[in-house]
Amino acid sequence: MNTQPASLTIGAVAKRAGVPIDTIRFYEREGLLPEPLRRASGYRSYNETAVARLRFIRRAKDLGFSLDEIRDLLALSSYRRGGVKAVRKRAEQRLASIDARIAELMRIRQGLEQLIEACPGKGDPEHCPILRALSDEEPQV
Amino acid sequence: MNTQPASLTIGAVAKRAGVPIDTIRFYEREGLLPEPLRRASGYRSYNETAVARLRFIRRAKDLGFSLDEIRDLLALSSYRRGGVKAVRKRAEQRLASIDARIAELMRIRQGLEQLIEACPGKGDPEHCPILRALSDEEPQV
DNA sequence: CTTGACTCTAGACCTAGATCAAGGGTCTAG
DNA sequence: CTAGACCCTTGATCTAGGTCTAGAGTCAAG
Repeated sequence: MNTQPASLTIGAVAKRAGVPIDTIRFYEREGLLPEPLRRASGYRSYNETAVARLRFIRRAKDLGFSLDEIRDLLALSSYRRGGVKAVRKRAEQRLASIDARIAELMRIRQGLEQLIEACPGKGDPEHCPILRALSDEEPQV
Repeated sequence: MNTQPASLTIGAVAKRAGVPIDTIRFYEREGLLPEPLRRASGYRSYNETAVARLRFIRRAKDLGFSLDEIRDLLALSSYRRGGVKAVRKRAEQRLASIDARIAELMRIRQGLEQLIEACPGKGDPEHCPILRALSDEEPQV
């Protein structure tokens, strides 16, 4: 509803986007945000678009995208037609890597749980299955 | 079966434990491995205990323990009686944090999957639910 | 004895994603 | 005009867990 190119300072943008000032400058260096206009004094001068972009970055980060991947998404999303397919593909890849990570954690969880179940929680370290499993003299090679 | 204190070079230990040489020296600096004996030449001189300890570290790492936690486990495991309870507690804490991480990933997965399902994979970026969700003009505050 | 593989130390460098400090200029309310 | 808040740049620092380099010394086979 509000699209006039108001002039926001970096502090105002930070507050609106919920991101620290340092992080905004960091994203600019990293190419995630375009270089903003400057006032005569050298102050960065932003509009609402920058705020939206920062929110986009924050949400993508929450979904587990790396900054590299986000840079990629941002580029794709501006292809206007044609980018959508690629964006969906990135999302699918992200989903697959999340699934892989979950599976890995489940496997680890499984091993750990078995050890805990087998451990009496007292007695000699020699008989503690957790310590024994970790030490495991002769591993399969 | 083989417990004589043979004198192993760092390279031999590295090979037997499946760990890079640099990493062994790094663990020594970090207090995960005791300082080994030295030959007259200054070469580190190890026995099988060091190999076992490195394997312990490797397995614990595979279970998702941080080096800090492993340092802790190693200290506990040598308490001989009494440490076992604490070891089990650490394992339970580890399990809980793995569960938390899995739950978080499931939540993220869920959000991502919904977006993908809603995305036709073509058309205008304006209508791509993935991009729309990431941009989401007015977030709940 | 020579050669090549191995080891030593100190310290720099790497990823990812920021975060902070120093030293200085700018803006605005009063 | 001044005080305090805000902004600028450059470059250092942090976490975690290593990895690599340079330059020098050592070991063992032939």
